[in-house]
Amino acid sequence: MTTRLPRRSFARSATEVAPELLGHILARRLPDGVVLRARIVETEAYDQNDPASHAYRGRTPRVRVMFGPPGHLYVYFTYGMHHCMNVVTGPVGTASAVLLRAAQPLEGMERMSIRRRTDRVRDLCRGPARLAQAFDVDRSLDGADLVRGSEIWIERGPGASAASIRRGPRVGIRVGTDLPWRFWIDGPWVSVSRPAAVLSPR
DNA sequence: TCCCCGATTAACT
DNA sequence: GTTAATCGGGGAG
Repeated sequence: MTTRLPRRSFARSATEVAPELLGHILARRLPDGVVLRARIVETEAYDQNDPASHAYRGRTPRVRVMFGPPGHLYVYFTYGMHHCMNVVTGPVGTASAVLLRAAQPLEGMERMSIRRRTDRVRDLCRGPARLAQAFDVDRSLDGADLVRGSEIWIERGPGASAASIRRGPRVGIRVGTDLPWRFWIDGPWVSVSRPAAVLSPR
């Protein structure tokens, strides 16, 4: 029997939620009923007052969901061709979210392979846009409720021991690179190999 | 309205 | 290592 992460799991700050999502299971029910599952192995936190956050300049139609209640999906479109998905965190009125960057495929790999146009399991969910494509996530799922919805949700998995969690600078941004807000579990499933994890500051 | 560029990926050399 | 692909968001004018 599987249980979903409850609303309160997402109600804290993005920097708290991001490492806590590692080791849990992203699940998706496709329109025809097929269920996809993958173990989350890489996340990034995007906070209010974070120059790298899409919501840094305030409330716009695109980032509306980020200001809403926690436990919903924020999906954005970028580079003219890619979608990426985030979990909204924190209380209503604050804009923070956790970007899901990579996962280890567990179930429904055949369907992921069709979407991704590759049979290489390692490439199915390794990267935020690859993950979104494998899970058939686009802007139509923006705002989906991960706690009560039937299209996409997060199940409690084995989690990750504190000792197995690495952290370091976020990927693909030009500001806020000093913040070690990328979290991952070492292995073949993460999107980018980085020289070394930096230790938590302070 | 114009214009630059992006929380990326794949296919190159 | 480099770069094209491709288009919506949002700041500037």
